[in-house]
Amino acid sequence: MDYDKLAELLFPNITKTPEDYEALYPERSLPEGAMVTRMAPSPTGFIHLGNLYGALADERLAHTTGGACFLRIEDTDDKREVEGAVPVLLDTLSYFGITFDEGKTKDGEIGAYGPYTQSQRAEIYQTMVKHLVRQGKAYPCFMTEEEIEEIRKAQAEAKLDPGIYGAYAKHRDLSYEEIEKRIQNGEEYVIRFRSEGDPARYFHAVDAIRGDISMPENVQDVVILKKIGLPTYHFAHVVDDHLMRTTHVVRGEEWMASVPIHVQLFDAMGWERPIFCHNTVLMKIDEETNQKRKLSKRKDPELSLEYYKKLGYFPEAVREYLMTILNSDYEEWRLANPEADYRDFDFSASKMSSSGTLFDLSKLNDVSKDVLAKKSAAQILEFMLSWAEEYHRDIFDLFSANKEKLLKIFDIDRGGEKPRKDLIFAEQIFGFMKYFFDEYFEYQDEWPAEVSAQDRKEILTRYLQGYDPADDNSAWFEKVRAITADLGYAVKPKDYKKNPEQYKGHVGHVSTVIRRAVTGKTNSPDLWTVQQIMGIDMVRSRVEKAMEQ
RNA sequence: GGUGCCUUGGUCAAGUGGUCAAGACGUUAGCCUCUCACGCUGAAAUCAGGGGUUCGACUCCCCUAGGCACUACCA
Repeated sequence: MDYDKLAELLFPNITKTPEDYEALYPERSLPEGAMVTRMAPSPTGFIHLGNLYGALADERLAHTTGGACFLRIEDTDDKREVEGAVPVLLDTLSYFGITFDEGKTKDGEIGAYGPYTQSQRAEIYQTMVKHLVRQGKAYPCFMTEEEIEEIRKAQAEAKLDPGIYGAYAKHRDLSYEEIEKRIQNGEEYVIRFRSEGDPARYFHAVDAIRGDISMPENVQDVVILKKIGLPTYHFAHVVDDHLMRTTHVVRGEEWMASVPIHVQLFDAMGWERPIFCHNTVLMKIDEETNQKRKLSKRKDPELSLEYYKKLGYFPEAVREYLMTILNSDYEEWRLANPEADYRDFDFSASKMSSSGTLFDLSKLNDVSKDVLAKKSAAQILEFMLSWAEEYHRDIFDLFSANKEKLLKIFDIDRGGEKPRKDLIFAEQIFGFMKYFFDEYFEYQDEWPAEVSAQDRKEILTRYLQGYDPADDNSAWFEKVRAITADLGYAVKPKDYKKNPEQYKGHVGHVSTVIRRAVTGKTNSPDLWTVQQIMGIDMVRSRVEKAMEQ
């Protein structure tokens, strides 16, 4: 067989050679140890937590080593592509703080290793495939889907490995004339790699997360170029990551099983293999089966990044959480360096986990509380405003008209040594403080059981008579104490606990009555401060309203 | 079925032959306290199972079990 002739028959229009592209995309001049990473999503319109998890790893690895991180769009599958998915992807990633040095951006494409969209790289792939054909390492295959299906069935029955390999690779050794004839007949074909792999032989590859990985060589004659003239993932990955000079391929562990194919392809092209970084899939406990399982986009709304945006999680909180599961010692580092920029953390692939990580919402919430506790009232307000603008127009209008008041509300117990940690995400925050606004006020809790209805009215009546917004915190509380004692309740809770039979209840119960009247809830931040912010009119009307109950 | 990866408390995990097996979340008992939150002091809870190697194994080897992934002209 004259492979040169075959190559010309198959790719008459390809005139470039691999060397041309080598020259066009020279090796990067980067400092020693610098990593070049990439995020390579398909534009399916769905970006999830796992994508962000990987993207953050890519970004950190590149930027802590002085390297580069780029975004490549893997759109070789025309069936899966969703219109407008790329801008959404870019927006979402930048919302969560991920930016790229190269590749697709809002303002078009940047970087010297483009195009960064695979559908625009057809000529490059075809040049490489032609090169393989010329060397006898790839060949056209005319098998129809039906034929392949039959082979698969037969293999299943005989309990053999499925796929096109060995004797099943029927078109592996077609003659030139046969190929020419079929093409002239208009038969469609794909290009398969001619595997010389031996499953008895094992190869070794480097995985920065898992260490040395060793697997049997690939025997399958995998498709490298599809009927439509675009490559499969396998070939596109090899060509792109070589030409874009990627040093570290960070991807999900579902790719590990294809490493034999990739290694074979890199070797066949005579290219150096990148270092792989196979990270774990995010899992959750299934409510029905109580078993660990992969987070699914159909069943689990919390997999979607949109879910967190909508609930109003601070992007920084999501990032902090992801960092804690990405590098096992991040949490301790953060504890020791509460104010440090996360970029100062010494991120490394070897500290990434190789076992499945369970997504833990309560941990996310805890991390979020810590993040928000460090924010200023102004920052909280700003975020709430942008969240409401997108998701809750009514709240946005309310907040826009009450900025001064909101700043005071968000400032309660903020700053200082022991800030409150009860703010988690926007929706929760709103529910937490909406009683400050009559439009959203509601009684969320019941009256304390320890206080009779009669006493309750007495407490509220006296409270209203005595209430003076000019009182300072201690003067105000002295009045509450006076009512407490008058009505036969213990002024000190400890006294009540020691001799419960001597009292009806204690000052806590009495103030809970007032708190519930004013806020609709049995717990809240310091009541005196709350009332200072509300103003006398609101306090008065709330207490009056409560007395009617 | 085959191939590969993974396996320390409920969860995330440190650990690399000798530790009373870190820490965090969660749970929980208290303290502080007008409620809540914060903070503080405690508690319960882990090396999947079985064989080796070794004076000694969470750490090394083998087997078993379980979980996960892949097994497309999808990525």
